Amino acid sequence: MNPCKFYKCLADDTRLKSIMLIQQADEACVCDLMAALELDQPKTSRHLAELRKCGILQDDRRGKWVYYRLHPELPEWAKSVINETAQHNKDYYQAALDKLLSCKLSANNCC
Amino acid sequence: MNPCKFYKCLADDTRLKSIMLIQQADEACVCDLMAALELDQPKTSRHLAELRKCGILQDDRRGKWVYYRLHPELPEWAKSVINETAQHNKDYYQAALDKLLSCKLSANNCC
DNA sequence: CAGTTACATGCGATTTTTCACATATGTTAT
DNA sequence: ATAACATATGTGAAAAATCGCATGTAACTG
Repeated sequence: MNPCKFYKCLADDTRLKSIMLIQQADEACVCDLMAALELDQPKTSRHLAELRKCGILQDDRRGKWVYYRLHPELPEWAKSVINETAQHNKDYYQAALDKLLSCKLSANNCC
Repeated sequence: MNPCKFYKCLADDTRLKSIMLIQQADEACVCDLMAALELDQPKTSRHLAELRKCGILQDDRRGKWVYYRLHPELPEWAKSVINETAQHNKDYYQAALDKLLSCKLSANNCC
């Protein structure tokens, strides 16, 4: 994992917030993230695909849904960077995280 | 320090390597970094200015030279991210660091 | 099977970032 | 004051990233 490429991946609001939400929620599907971040579907999917292609996220299709989580083989330093960022920048993503969690808990799930 | 802006600053080879070198060497002047990274003067200066303007670096003019170091008021999480990156990616900047240090130690300094 | 839902991607347009070259500013030496 | 050196920045061109819209693919549903 080249550090410059890694940081290019984090250097976008959609991607960074997606990573923060996935880190906090353990996993999330595309529709969860769309709803939480109020983005259209192609935009959400494009950015997740980029994170998958560079090895930051892992995808897992379960029926109609594709769930994303942090890639288990991500280098420790990179995991640590993501963790440190999430722990000390809750303001940055808290509103979106609340939406994500309430969506996942509700019976009429957004997906 | 907005995390997305912070990562945009790290998402460029010139800037990321400059940060790594400054973190390892404590401080460096523009000509040190130019020589170590084999870049022209305007390019080096432009990227350092960007890092200064967003609060990652602090500049300190001493005579003809301007020395850059990590900004002392950088949030702890950001310092920690930079530190973690430097500790686990020596391959990425070691060659440049060797040049920087040999330049600083030599009598006929590059500046 | 056809229809619907969830997600991915092709593609051209727009925006942002980076670059190279010229030039300006600040400091020291003579 | 003039010259030389170190650094900064104005500006337009080139390159890269992002976006919006349309369309494609995969899985479930009846």
